[in-house]
Amino acid sequence: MLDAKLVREKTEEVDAAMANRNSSWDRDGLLAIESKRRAIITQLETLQAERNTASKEIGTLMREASDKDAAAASVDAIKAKVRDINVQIEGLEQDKLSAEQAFNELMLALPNIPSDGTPVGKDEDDNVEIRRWGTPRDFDFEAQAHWDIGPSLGIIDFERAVKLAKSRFILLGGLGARLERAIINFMADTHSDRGYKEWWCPVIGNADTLRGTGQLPKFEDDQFKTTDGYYLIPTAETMLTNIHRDEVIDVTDLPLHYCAYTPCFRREAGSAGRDTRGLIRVHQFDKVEMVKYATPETSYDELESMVVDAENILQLLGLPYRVIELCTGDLGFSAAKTYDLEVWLPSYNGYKEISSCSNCTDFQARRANIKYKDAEQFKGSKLVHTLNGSGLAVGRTMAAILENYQQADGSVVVPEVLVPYMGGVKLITKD
RNA sequence: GGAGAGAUGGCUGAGCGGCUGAAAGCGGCGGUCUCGAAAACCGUUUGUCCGGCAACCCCGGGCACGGGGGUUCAAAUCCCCCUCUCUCCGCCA
Repeated sequence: MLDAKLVREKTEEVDAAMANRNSSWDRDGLLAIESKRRAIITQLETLQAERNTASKEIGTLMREASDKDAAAASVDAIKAKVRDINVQIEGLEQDKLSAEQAFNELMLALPNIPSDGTPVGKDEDDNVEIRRWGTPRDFDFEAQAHWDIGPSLGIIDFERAVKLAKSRFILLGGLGARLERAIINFMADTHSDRGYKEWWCPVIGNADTLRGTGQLPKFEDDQFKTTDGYYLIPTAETMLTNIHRDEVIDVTDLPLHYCAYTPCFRREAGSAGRDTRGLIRVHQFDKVEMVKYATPETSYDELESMVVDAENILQLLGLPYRVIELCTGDLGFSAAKTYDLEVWLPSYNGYKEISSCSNCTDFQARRANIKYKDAEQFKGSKLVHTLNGSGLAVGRTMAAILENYQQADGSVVVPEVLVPYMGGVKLITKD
């Protein structure tokens, strides 16, 4: 959520931000409801103050009056007056409620303001490539796609997954299942060793939790929802960022570096027809996620180092990739600045997103009420900045490994760093 | 799932219709003392919103004692609903 004061006082800034994001906002409606809301509050509070004074007066009279009968008469008069005030208060409270509802609805629908350095652009074509690592392999045979390699090795079973659940679900068997676990453990261990505290968390969250990270209310249709009103998490970011919801963190504890492995659940509403084959876009996938809490002074540096930590995984796996910076038109709802890591996939003859690292500045912290207390401050506390990044998406990593490490005979070489996690298996062959 | 107990400030814990945004203790912060520290003593210490102001200082006011509703001139205190925690029983990986 944006700062209401910013929206009110720096309207042009918000205008520009929304335009750059290709998103529209009901500027006049929002400003009107905002000032109406404040006018109602002022009126209401004046009446409440009057009521408090009158009630206190009654208390004083009843305690201190020497002439009880005379006091009783004045008390009755005051009671009548307060009853009258209460009628007005009740009406204003209704007005306030509806104004605040309308206001919150509009505010919660506004995306974050892009950072100053974010390239302005319309869509993904305007994203900026920052750097590349590794060289895509030159195959001396016809490279297969992972959706062919997996089934032919007997480690991915797409058909039976459909029988068990529906399309866009995955069933892994034998070394496929083993490889999935190996990748997860390798990623989680690597991040832990680099200072990220590992968590194991619920994969079902309540509405407050999903609102905190920005999935609700706007993206409810993208979530799986239980019959009793809970949601399957679309990413571990949701849990890791809400760990400190409604908390005040001591500034000396910042920055906090967290990571977690969870399955992720996405409805993928509206993406029918895109990436329909293979492991790329599915309803349930594994991911190791990184989340940081930082002060505003350091959050952009923390973003840079988080990208390096995600890149580290790809480098250790020997997978060629590039880093791109998203333009304003391609930024996610909560993000002020985002780098995507794209891994080389022979089947796409191109790079495909495998990680997305974002600085959400105070956007989520304001929704989730996450603050920090600085000893230097006179009083009060400030909103933290939250960051999140995939480190990495496991299914897409498996796809990249199968494709980039495939051999002419159809077998797949296990990347060296994963061999210990595979129980010493160095080559995946048809069983 | 059944039965009972409870939810108060950073923590422990009083209050059970008005003088209580909240006693006391602990913790934190500032000070006195000391070469310094400890101890002791003194002071200070909730959040949020609205208005004033250049101001996150300050001043005035509203709201908040798990959440929501009700009774009343007035609710932390009385009533109802919900949530959560604890104890016992049942079930169970």
